[in-house]
Amino acid sequence: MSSESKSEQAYRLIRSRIDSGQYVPGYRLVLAPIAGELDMSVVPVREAIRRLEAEQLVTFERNIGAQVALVKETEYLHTMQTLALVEGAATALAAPEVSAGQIQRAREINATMRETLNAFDPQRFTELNLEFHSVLFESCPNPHILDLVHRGWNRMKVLRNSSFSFVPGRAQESVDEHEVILQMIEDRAPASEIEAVARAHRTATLDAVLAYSDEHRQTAERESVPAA
Amino acid sequence: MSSESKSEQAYRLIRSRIDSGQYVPGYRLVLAPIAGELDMSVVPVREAIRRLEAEQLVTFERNIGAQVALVKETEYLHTMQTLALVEGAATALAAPEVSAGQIQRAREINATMRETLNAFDPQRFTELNLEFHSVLFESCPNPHILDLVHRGWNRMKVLRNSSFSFVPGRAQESVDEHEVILQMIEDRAPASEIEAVARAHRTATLDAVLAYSDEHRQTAERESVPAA
DNA sequence: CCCACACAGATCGTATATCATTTCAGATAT
DNA sequence: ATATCTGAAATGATATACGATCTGTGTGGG
Repeated sequence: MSSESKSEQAYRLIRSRIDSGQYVPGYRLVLAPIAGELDMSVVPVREAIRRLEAEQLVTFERNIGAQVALVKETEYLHTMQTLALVEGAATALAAPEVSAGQIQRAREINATMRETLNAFDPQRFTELNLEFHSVLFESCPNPHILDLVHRGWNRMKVLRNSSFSFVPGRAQESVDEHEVILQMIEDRAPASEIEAVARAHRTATLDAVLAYSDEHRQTAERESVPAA
Repeated sequence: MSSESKSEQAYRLIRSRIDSGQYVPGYRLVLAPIAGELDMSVVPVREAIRRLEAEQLVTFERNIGAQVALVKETEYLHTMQTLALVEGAATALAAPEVSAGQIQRAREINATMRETLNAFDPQRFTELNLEFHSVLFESCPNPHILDLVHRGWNRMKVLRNSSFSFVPGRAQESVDEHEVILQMIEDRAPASEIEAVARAHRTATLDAVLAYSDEHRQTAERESVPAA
């Protein structure tokens, strides 16, 4: 029959809609309509929402329901900080396992990113950025840390779409830093150094976004959605 | 009525049984009996199990069911490594927020631990150890990282009870290192240094356990439960 | 004019029932 | 004797139904 369970279907649908921004932060996820749309009962939808809750993509209150997680600036900061931590560690742990072919592939992606710089296509740039880093951290031998990296990136997808914009100046720097990281991995630099650089790479993005958003405080509110 | 939902009750019951070792790794969690025992239907139990799955305390296969997660030595290594990472970061981030009173409290706990050394009560020592570190990382301003620390410790509880024993020699070193960490926090040492020391403190425990388990390979198998 | 209470609608929480899948035992054939 | 097939029992997955809880609104009294 169907290769996947209904809970899984529901999860994927809701998830994709959150990722795509169709369900904006604060959107109330009501069981019945979603179940109706997928032509199933509310039970699998419930499970899907609980899963999303565990991943912190939605918040849930008893007898009230679920809504897509609201995103404050501090939330963005915390998520980025966490991602910097786990991705830095994952990249360092993966470094010894990364093959010459993978480095080659990462270089190609980075080259494409460099080309994209002029086109100013933030969406595409972000995709490539994930691809690039994926090549570097997917070899991480610690599945727990790798899982945390994935969760962090997933969370970032939502945050990005919701309110935090792309910082123009940062892209160029980012591409340059990528090359530095690649070089260190090739040179088999000590894990602690790779970790530090990889973490700083992400922290720098965080700082850039915060600085940028400070400058444009008048246009973008601190919270994407009012608290109540 | 009841202050908590049935899913919550089921979650707590199963969780406590896993923590206490009543449900050993590999134990099959069958819905119906658990539901019967708690005098509820299987639906809330399902949700509870899905939650435990998200926390990686149980593994789940479709149409097969759930069982308490099996623990291999590599699993222990990965969990410890992850905990070292996030706890180190949490401790460093929390350090500036830690008050003199909290340091005082931590010192007292550490003193108690020192007393416990002679009594050889691993259970109690582990409890105090968690208490000590809790004081240091609970002030972490980043809730995501703090959450990861909690998850890591919860996971450790299970692993500890299941198959990995206490390493006698390590305890003494551990208390000494605690004092070093306290001193650094008091001195407002740079975050990066505190992070490094806190991480090394946990990594050292990991190494000690691995070395110990290598020595005693003949008595303790690598996997606590056969794969199939 | 404002506040409190009550009622109604919406929504979640759980139980029960039915369907689907897996597993295992026993039988049968090679 | 072993391998394979078959069917029944166990178990999970989902649907439906009902009860519980919350939220908002309107009405009555102060």
